[in-house]
Amino acid sequence: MSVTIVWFRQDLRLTDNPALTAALHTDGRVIPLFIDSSADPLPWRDGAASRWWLHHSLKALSAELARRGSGLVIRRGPAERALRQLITETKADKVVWNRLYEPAHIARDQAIKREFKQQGVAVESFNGALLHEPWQVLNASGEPYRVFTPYWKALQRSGLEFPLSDAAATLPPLPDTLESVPVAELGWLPRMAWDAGFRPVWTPGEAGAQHQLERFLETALADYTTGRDFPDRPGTSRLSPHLHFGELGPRQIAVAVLGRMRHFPSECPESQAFGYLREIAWREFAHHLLYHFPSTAEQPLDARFNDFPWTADDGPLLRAWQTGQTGYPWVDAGMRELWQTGWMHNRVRMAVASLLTKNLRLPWQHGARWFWDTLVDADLANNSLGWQWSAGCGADAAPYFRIFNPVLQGQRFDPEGTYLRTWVPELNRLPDRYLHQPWTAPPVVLREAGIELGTTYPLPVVDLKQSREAALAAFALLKEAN
DNA sequence: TTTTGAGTTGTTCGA
DNA sequence: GTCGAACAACTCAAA
Repeated sequence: MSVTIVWFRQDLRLTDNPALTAALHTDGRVIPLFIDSSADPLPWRDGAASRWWLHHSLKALSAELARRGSGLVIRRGPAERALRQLITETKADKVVWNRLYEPAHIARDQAIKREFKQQGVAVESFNGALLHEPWQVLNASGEPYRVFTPYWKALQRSGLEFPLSDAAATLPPLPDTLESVPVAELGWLPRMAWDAGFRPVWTPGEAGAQHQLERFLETALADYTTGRDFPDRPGTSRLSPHLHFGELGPRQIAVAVLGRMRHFPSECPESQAFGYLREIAWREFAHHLLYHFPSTAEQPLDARFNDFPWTADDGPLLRAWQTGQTGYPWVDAGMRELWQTGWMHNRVRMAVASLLTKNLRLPWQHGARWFWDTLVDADLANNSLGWQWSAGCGADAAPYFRIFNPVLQGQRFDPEGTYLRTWVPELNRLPDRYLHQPWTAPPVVLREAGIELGTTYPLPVVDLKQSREAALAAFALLKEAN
């Protein structure tokens, strides 16, 4: 009888999981495996928020597998050693997995594949994370795309819909002698209870992902292109962490969204369906870029930026930004939302990134590292693209003169201050007109609101106008030098 | 090969 | 208050 190991990584779901589906077609034993491979020498190990998510997602996956007659074997790495061990124990003749796209993961997985194949163990990998593989979408010259819009057009031409496979109702039982590390022993939960704000807003795991998708389709998709800009509304999908851990795949999303568009055209106009799928395409584009330009997690794609005059390392400014104490309420609200919930609304991410890279002129890598550790949706491809786009040094980057003004953005996208008051409660009693710029409020208004600037809430750490001009000058310098 | 059109998300200034 | 232009060229993609 054949024995197939299904190595779960960022594909923590049973529905439309190509590797699992392939294993179940062998009609032999199937051993679902997860490896804590933090012993592998990989850069970009899961940050604290990601580990929190992973803990809960693994518990969910494990329970779901058990409910279907199987279970999840959890081992500690290095991955190759753990796999080899399990192959020996179970006499497995095949290992399957869904592919990862971080450069270091690709290298590791290829080495493992080579090694096992030499030893006569079949290895097969699948696409469970993307609509199309990064090497499949190329321009007419056979080169990767560097601009989003033509990429998006090419993606639509290639097709957004694929047949999905259902989750198996039952799975073959696990041999009962297999050892497994309990999830709790992996030590991924925080020792201090900083996750109090995470628990009410997230449900890691496949069921949570499906639930969130349905909620999004029913409540937000119809008005997506407008609603997604207002952080106090549930206008975005909030599927990013589910997507990162593969509790839901983009193909499932495309089928669901296009299906809804066809069946309920009045509730889901084409403009809204494609407006959302376009964002899924951004995720796809990010993976495309990281695959073809693997150094972009660390280095600017635009080499001119190697000479950009960033501000000399400034601990206090960076810390003010990280802790939401910049004195710009819109930015501080975002940074605190991030710290408390592991997530930040996209509209606000752009503003905090703009302040860090343009006004404070701190290297975008500082921001990328902070996001990496604090976001539950931390994803190397998306994070790298986002930060390089914001800093202006990436593919299809924001024009250098696009410098967000946190006051204007706040007034435009949170005019009544609902979002702001949630995350910066010390400004609660300030009238709306001063909320996004408390330093302009007359002293008597501040006093009545119980605010003492510099004490109960910081004064701005940087002057917007001056720092904007300095940033533009720095860009001019860059242009001159090249 | 050459040419042409276009490029996520903004701000400021002056009329 | 509203509106259009300026902010820079440059590279990418495709005809």
